[in-house]
Amino acid sequence: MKAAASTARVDEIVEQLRANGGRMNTARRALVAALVDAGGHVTAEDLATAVRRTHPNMHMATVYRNLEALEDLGVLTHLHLGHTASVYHFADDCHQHLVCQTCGHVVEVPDREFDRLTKRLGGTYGFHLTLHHFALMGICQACADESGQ
Amino acid sequence: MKAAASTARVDEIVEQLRANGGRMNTARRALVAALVDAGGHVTAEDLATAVRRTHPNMHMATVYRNLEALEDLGVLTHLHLGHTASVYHFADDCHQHLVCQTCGHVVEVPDREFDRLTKRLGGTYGFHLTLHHFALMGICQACADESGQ
DNA sequence: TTTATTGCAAATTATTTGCACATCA
DNA sequence: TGATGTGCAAATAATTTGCAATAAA
Repeated sequence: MKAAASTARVDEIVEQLRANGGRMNTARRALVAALVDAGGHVTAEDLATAVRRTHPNMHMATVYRNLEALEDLGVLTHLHLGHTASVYHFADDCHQHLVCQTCGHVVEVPDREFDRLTKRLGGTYGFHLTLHHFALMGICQACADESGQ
Repeated sequence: MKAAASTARVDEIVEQLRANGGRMNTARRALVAALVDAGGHVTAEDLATAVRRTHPNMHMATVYRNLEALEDLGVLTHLHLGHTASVYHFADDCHQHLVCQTCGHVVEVPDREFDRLTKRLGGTYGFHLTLHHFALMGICQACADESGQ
């Protein structure tokens, strides 16, 4: 069983929407709550499924439009873990994602691991890395071990 | 005007296809020639357009099926420069791609720049990076300068 | 009442797949 | 002849968009 969404966090986000000329309704509140409950790394589809438990008519278009509104507000960002659907998470929870090509396992890595690379690419190529938006691919230890034998 | 495809290279690839039970026909030969002419970093659409100059009925499905055959053969690989269509290039021409989020400019970087990062992620997280398949995003110098003023 | 939001259907983009027909070996 | 390849149409998958109906302020 998932813990009930932190009402405080939900209210905070709702307040931001309202401050920007947005309105509040059950659909939107349910979606924000589902998002807070999930705690990040959810797909639009995941969210729709969660929200539909209490709000069966929630349409994908509505999910996407709300996610977009929250991204515009700077509350959310989305990123790509591979060829499949985007995942959304809170903008203040920033880290890199390493995705195993074989099993799909996601390793989270603090940004600091990329500092040196970022500096080098900036210096040598004048290119300012923006990590986060696409994951880095590779093979996780477990899959490497398995195929290595 | 583009230089005529190196016949030698085309023949070499055709030979590989044939050695693997593949057959040859004008459509396929034209596609391989277009690929060699382009020299890499082409989308399936680009190729279709090029091939249609001499082979107007070339269908996208045929392009994709041929590209797939060439990937299976290890001649080609495809990679993602962003949200848009995949680009294909010869498998023996390996390097990293940095894509500017603002202008789309692509900077090519030798793999060696990533050696240290690869080693660190391997050691610390047991994750074996496979670069190449997805580009790294960021901002190029020109766009940084422009927005910086 | 005015403007934002929803729900539904239809459009989009990049690929993929089923199928009958054509064709290379 | 027989397996492979082609062209076309239809199917996917993840989003996006137009629009009329609905509801928040």
